[in-house]
Amino acid sequence: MSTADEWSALLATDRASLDRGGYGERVADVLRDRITQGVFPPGTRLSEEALREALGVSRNTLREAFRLLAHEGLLAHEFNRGVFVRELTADDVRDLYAFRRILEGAAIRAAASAPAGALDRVREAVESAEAAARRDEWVEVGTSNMRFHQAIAGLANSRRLTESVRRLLAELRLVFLVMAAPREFHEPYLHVNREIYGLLAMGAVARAAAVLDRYLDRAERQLLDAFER
Amino acid sequence: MSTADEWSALLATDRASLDRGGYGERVADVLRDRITQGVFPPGTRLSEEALREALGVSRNTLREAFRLLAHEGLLAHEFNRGVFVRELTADDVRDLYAFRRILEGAAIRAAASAPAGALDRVREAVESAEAAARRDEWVEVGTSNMRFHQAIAGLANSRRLTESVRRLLAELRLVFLVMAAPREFHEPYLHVNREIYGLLAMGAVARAAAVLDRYLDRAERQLLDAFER
DNA sequence: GCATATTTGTCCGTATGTATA
DNA sequence: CTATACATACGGACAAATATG
Repeated sequence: MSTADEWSALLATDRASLDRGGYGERVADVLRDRITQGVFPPGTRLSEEALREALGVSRNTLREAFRLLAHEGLLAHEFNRGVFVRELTADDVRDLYAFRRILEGAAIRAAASAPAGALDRVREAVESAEAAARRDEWVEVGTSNMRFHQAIAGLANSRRLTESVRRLLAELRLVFLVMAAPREFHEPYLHVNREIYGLLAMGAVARAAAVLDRYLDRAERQLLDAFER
Repeated sequence: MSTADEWSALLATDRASLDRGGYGERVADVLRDRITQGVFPPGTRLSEEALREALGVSRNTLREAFRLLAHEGLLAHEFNRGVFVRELTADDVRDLYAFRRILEGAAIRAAASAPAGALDRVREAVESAEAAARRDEWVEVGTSNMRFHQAIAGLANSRRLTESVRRLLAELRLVFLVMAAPREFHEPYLHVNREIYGLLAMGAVARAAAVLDRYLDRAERQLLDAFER
């Protein structure tokens, strides 16, 4: 994969979605989609010249997009060598889940003093995941599951905590690419998420936090097992 | 302040320090120093043209430095208007301290399973702050105090938690600029930091965490008081 | 409200240095 | 070691948005 034409095919997109903010952000949006969909697998080197031609933007604009995605942890920038789709290790998985326990745990324990409507977004995420499951759209289930955990983070009512969780979940999408069977991975959590919401709705914060902890332990173990192979 | 000459005077620096990494990072280092020293106070607009000439770099390189500092939260980028030194509000102070309680609290409670040498770095930060105080260098005391809290974060042995605290403390430096008297602000914490280290060294993790919490409450209140005026 | 000047956003050509086959 | 490919950085250009009178 080296010519601009070959890259073009992978980047075909509706230009309609490219109409807000600076060019850099729009280009980053396109690349982010391709990366989280696995079109550019971890380790892939993103050639400036080929992508520039394929996307029809200048190097400056493309480099801005690279910088945005590098900041999100999706790309790794190696000086004088180029930009690569980030490859996460088993240690990264352990670190991500240790951090998730801290952040999501703190957020859910603050549920009693959550801002109005924050719990509604948790419920909406649960319902949207269940709806996607009924339609057999398991990638969409995964996306809704991310929304669920983002909503949990929102209970803390802290802009910086919410943003940290957002970045954390973005990195996790790189890890999920190793899971070959999205249905088997995501399906069991539909019920767990519903249970956590139910406990929160009745004010059983401590029990909800305990269920969340068990969920994180289990997901981490599953991912580490997948990394073994 | 509009001509390049006027900016040049504020940017005078030893070029010797400008010899690692990409140009963008070196330019960012210079600007970061000036911002945290208060040379460019919050709200200042950083003109591309003036800075480009003063620093002797191209616009592309300067814009790269802007992006790096915007990621760190030190600059705010307003589309088609330019970049400004970030102005933090009282709400930001509350959010920063709420987040500090979560992150530093989680880190200090993990002190029992901290990696080898992590506690030594806490002690080193305490001692370096005390040494700076004996020399009456109160800005340096503030820097060492940051090192102390960074070392506390290191007890958690999580790359991502450490990085989050690093960014959090960088933003806090913008807030500290409102404190007119650095000595009165930093001096009381010398003893508190020594006390926290002592408790950690004897394994009294819970008590150390409690002292840290009281420290954070007090610092937050002081800063919010300063914001009132 | 309008016209002008300034500044940013974007693109391009080119020179230089660095990594790799 | 040489050659090639590529990233870094510069400077100029023009369009678009903003600020200024």
